[in-house]
Amino acid sequence: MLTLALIKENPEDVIARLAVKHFDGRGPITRVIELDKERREAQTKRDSQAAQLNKLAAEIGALMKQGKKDEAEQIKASVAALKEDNKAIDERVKNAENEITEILLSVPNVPSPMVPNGNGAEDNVVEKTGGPMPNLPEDALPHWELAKKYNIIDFDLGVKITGAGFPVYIGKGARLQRALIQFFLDEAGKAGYTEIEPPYVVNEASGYGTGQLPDKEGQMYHCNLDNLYLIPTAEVPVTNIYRDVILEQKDLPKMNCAYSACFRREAGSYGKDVRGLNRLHQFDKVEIVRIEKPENSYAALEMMKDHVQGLLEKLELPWHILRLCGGDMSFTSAITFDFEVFSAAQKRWLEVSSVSNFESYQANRLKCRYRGDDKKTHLCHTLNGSALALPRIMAALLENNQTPEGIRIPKVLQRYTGFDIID
RNA sequence: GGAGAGAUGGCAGAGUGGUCGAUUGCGGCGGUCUUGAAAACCGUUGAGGGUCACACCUCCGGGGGUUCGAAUCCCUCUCUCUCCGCCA
Repeated sequence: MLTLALIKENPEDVIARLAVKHFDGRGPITRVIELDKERREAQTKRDSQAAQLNKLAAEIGALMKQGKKDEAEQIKASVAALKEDNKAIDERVKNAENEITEILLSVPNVPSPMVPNGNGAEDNVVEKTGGPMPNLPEDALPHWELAKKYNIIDFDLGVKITGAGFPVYIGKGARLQRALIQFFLDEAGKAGYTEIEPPYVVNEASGYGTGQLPDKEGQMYHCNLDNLYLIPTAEVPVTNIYRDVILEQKDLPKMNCAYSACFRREAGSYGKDVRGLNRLHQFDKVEIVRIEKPENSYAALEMMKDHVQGLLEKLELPWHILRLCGGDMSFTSAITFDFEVFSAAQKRWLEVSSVSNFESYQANRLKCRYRGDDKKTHLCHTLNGSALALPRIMAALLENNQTPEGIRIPKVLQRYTGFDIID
C-alpha cells in the first residue's frame, strides 16, 4: 500500500499518476488526508487523557502505600468518567485508522513516470527485440500436437488424475522440464542470487504481505481446513522472508531465486488462451526477488531485465520486451516489463516473464525496512521477475525447433537433458 | 492425534498487580588506554505514533476481559518444547 507520507506530500501528483492506471484517486486520497487529520486530532486528545489517567493511577498507588485509603477512593471515583470518555475517543482513533488502511488497500501503486499511457495490451510499447525468428513450413504443428506425437506431455491424463490445466510430463518431456529448472537456477546462481527452496503453502499473513490478499483471493487455491493458500508464485513465500524485518544497510541488496511449482485457479479463462501449455493451473517457474535501497532499485531493475534477456538469448528463442502501459499493469507494480517469446506454429507471442519494481508499495505492507545512515528506519524497495516460467518456454521450444527428424534441443540445455533431440 | 510445559528487547535470561519499556549478561555502537589490536574501564544501544523540537502515548506471541493500575490475574487463538502414538 501507498505510504501516507507520499500521499500527504503531494496529493495532486499522486492523483495524476494514478490516472495513468485509469484509477480515479481523487475521492480516496482526499478522504485519507481528512481521516489522517481526524486521527491525529483524536489521538492527541486520547494520549493526553491517557497521560492523566496514568498519573492518577500512580497517585492512587502512592496513597494506598501510605494507607490513605479514603483519599485514594476519592480519586478512584473521579477516574471513572474520564475513562469512559477516553474509551470513546479511542474508538474514534481506531475507526479512523481502520478506514485509512481499508482505503489504502484499495488504492493501487502509483505508476512510475516512465510508464506510458494506454488502455490495454495493445498499447504496450515494444522496447527491444532479439533472437532468431524460425522459418517453419506451413504444416508445422502446434506444441499440443507435438506433445502427443512424441508422447512427452499428456493433457488427457492430467484431466483424468486432476482436471484441465494439470498436464502430465512424460519421459523426455519430464526431463526437459527438469533441465530448464536446473538451467534457470544455475544461471540465477551465477548472477549472484541465493537459492531458496520455499514452502508451497502459505498462511494468510503472507498472502496479505505480498498483496495476493485481499484483492486476488479467488485466484489462489485455498486449503479451508487449515486456512492456508497454495502459492501462485514463489514471490509470495520468498518476499515474505522479509516481512517485519529491519535490514542493515550493509546487507542490501538481498537477492534470492527460487524454483517452485505455482498454482493458479485462473477462473474465467477460456478458448485459445488455455490451449495446451498456454495457461495452466499448475506450472513451474524460477523466480528472482530483490530487496533494494530505494536509490538503487531502478538500476537493479535493469540488471534483472538483462538477466532474463540473457536466458532467452541462450535458449535461442525469438523474444521481445514490452514496457507495459498504465492500463495493463498490475495493481501493486510501479513499472513492469513483460518478456514474450514467439511461438512460431501458433504464430503468437507468449508472455514468459514479468519483471517489476514495486518501489515501497509492497514493502510498506510487509514492513520491510532498512536502517539508513541517519540511524532511522526506511522502507526498502522490492522487485521481482520470472526467470523464467516454464510452460510457454516449453511451447516455444517445441514449436520453433521442430524438424522432420524431431525436436532439436538448444545447445545450452543439452548438458542438462542428456539428449539433443526428441524423436 | 493424546498428555504436560512454555512464548519477555539482536541473542541469552530476570521479573508473578503499583515510577517496568522492563534487572543482568552477551552482542552492536562511541570513547579512554595502545604504534596498532586485544584486554580492561566509561558511556550508549528496541519499534511505532506524536511534536518545529521536547513533553507525551502505545507495544512484553495475537485478540478480548478483570482492575484506579497488568509483562504479571482470567478467557481465547496461534506457535514452540517435552513425553506417548503414528509415520516419508
